[in-house]
Amino acid sequence: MSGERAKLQHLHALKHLALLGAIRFPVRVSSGEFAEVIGLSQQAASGLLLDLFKAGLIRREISSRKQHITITESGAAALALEHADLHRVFEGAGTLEVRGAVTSGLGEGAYYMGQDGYQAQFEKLLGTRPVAGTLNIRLQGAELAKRQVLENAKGMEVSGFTDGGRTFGGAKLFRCVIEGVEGAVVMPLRTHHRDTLEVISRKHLRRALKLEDGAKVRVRVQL
Amino acid sequence: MSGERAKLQHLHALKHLALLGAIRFPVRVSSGEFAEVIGLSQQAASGLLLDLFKAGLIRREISSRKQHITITESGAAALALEHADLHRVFEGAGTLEVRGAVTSGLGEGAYYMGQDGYQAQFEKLLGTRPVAGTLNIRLQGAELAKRQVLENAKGMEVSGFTDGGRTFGGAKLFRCVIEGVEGAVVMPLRTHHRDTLEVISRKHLRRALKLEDGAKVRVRVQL
DNA sequence: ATTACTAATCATCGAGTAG
DNA sequence: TCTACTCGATGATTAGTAA
Repeated sequence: MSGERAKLQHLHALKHLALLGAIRFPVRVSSGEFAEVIGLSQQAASGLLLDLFKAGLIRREISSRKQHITITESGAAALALEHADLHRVFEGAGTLEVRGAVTSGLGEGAYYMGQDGYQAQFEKLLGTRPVAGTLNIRLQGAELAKRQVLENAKGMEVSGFTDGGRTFGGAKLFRCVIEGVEGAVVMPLRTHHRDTLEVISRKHLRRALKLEDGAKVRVRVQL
Repeated sequence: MSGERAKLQHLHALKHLALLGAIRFPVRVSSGEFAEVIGLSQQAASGLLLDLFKAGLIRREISSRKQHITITESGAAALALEHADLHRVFEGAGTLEVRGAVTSGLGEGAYYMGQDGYQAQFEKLLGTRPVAGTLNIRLQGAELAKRQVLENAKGMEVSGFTDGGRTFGGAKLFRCVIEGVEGAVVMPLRTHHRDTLEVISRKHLRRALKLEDGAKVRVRVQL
């Protein structure tokens, strides 16, 4: 029931689950109901849901009655990729709008971004020297999927380096506009913060935009 | 090679052709090249392109050498529908941004829209009485596909009527914002102008926005 | 009610090859 | 070279049915 050819159907099924709301909250659907939605038999729909589960694209809470389905992060990412493709087709070269809430980092951002090894590269790539420190934006739900689009996209490359025995990893940079202010999204190649977006800028964003923790912001990222 | 199940593959193939630019201009691709793009054999790709052609989704100019492919209006519409679905998933309840150029109608707009049978309904649905007359916007290329999305969408219904032996057809209404001004898109149920969008508003748009023929405008339509 | 197994059916794919 | 046919293999879909 799985294979290379089924990927399209997986995406199609995910799309319909997403339209039912399964990205944001668990959705109660029987295999029979779902079968009608995607135009297959109950048996095929059941198998399809099994496939999606095995592929890690959905979560199921299944009782003897109907089942509750949620789309996983990797499922949402697959959909977001598809969305990005179609967006490119219709809206021209891509920008991606991500929404999230300002959050406090651990203060480590300033230390890392302040390193000359990074600053020199930023200046070369962006034309200006950003202030040391990053504005951290916490992403939730469907917005998380957009971050994955960035992970898959090619950005401006920032190389890693070592300084005084300490190693500093590589990163990718995407130009962005955050609440009308130009800046750049920094995506470390290795990070544990898969739910936050780090933004640097020539201005001190938190001060310039008067942002407090929890403030909602929009970031338009250029791909 | 055709059937109900192949629709997904058709869409997938159309997407890749669109990414190659085939919505806007003819693209030169051999079946072998296309095979690599979509991950199939040359034979399957050839059959797929035949399918798309038979289904009226693409146009082909085929010589003994490679072929030139363009996506048809109905092909673009299929993609736009898919895009609208995914847009709804990620950006919440739908708005659709359409771009086009201001064009002169035949002056008939003012006559039709001025009819009391229409004006009364507009006032009820929109809360205000729009000025008699419509701003016509000519659509091209990928934007045409978006109009088809509107044709398939449910809008506010305006009924037809007769007055003095003359019949006036029904229409659909979508709220919209055009260059920052609130208005509504009028979609006559029967029209020959499949490439123009008609916008009404409480203000005289052409005057208020200082629009001359050919001016590019953006319309954000609420679905 | 449900989910999901098995067997039979049928569509789709790739290889070979003709035009 | 290219497109696109036929055919055998593969794999997905359905019906019947168990749990």
